[in-house]
Amino acid sequence: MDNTNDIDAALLADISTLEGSLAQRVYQAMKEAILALDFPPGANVRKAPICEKLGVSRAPVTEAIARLANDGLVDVVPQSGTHVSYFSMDEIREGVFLREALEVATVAKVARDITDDQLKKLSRNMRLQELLVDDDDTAGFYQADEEFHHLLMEFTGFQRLPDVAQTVSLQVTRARLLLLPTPGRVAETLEEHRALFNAIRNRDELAAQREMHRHIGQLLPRIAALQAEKPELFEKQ
Amino acid sequence: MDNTNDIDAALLADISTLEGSLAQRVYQAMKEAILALDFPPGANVRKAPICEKLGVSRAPVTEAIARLANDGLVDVVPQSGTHVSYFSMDEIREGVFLREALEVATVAKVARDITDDQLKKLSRNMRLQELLVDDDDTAGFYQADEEFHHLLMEFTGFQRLPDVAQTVSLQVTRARLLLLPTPGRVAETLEEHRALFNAIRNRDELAAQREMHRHIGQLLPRIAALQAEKPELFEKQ
DNA sequence: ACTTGTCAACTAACATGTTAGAATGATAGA
DNA sequence: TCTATCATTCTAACATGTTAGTTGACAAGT
Repeated sequence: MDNTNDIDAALLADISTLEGSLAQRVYQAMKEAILALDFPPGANVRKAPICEKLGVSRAPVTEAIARLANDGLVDVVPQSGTHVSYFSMDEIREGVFLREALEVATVAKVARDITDDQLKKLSRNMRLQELLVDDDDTAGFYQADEEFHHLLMEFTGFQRLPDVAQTVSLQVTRARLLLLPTPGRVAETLEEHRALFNAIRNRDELAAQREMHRHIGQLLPRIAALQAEKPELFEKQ
Repeated sequence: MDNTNDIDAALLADISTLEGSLAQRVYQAMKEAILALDFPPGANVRKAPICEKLGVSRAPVTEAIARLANDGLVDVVPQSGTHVSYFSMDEIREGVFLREALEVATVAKVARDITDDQLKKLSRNMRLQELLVDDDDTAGFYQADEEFHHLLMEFTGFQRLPDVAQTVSLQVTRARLLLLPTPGRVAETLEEHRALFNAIRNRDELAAQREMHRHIGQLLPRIAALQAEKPELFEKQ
């Protein structure tokens, strides 16, 4: 049987449909696999199977791995090997902190500057969220949730912000996938979004900051609970 | 005469004294040259002279350039060439926004959690700043200023924070070097730091946030004034 | 003058060969 | 049984050859 600890390159998505350079495509495919936990923490990342599966040479795979290392998703051991990074509560705490810093600043600016058109878009997203909660569509709500936060960042007019926010909290994103939808949590989240939306509509900067702080504050305790449930995904001390 | 628009690889620092992989060293050396404006905005970045000057092959230089592109310090045109990126007021505004978001969150946390030992370190830095202002040592003050902010981030206990803060505001760092020390500005800065320090010592989170906001708010108008003075460094519209 | 087209030169991107350091496991010695 | 050594076999890191796309100069046509 296959009791190695290698990643299964077969789980990589087909990169021929993606755009950009080969390195960019390989990066996307690998990132997706890591975030989806198809490549589990601790697994060896070997280039050869990846090259074979994707039909590319080592160069673009090497560049992709370098970027993933930069994102903190893999750890490269010089002259030795590369493995998918473990979860680390320290890193997750830091990710949440960074994420909150950016989101609070974002929502403050948005509350100050939002246009009627933007408010309309946000309102539409809110109604979508309500609809999805009514329909008990948890997966759909997850998407709308992401879009809600993405919209806010878009409204600042800053180009890199969404990407920076994503990058600094990649570990959080990965851990969040393990959080099974707790009964009632979806409705709670909707309430938090609604409070946020109301603060923004009222152009109440302080209230918006407070609500975002509260909203993101819900995350950490829930992730911390994971460590007890799935210790094998976390780094050894 | 040499009227090409190429970078002058001779301005690169010797990498043999640096540590880490060749790629890492080349990255550091090039980043330094770009931030010091030794490689001016718009200049072509050609690999060959860099390889020759540093005595390495194209591979580590390629990786270094990839990272610089990721930092937004160079623009890579596929299949064509690479040039040092121009200043962009949009990017600088975004850099200041991101930096402020992180610094405000940092100072809030520090005001909550600071230990006596940390307070002592910060106090020592404050006294150093005062001393340097008295001595009219502008360059020394610049360093102490950097250290002041770095200390605050260190005190959060978050490993990546200083690096993230630096990365998101690299353009700002580069532009800041052009700001000649306006008479009186150094003393003003010291006053702002003192207000910040007092708020932290009083563990007054809100005051600390307010002072940091005020402190960083001084930056943007001064950089904006640069655009009129040195339009050739800014991107063409 | 103002396109349009061709071509030469250059470059990033990619492929592949080479090197050197780390992990692993077998084996010898205690 | 345990430990130390050494050789094998990995790998990342680096060097270098190859490919294909872009640019810019210049010539020919309008």
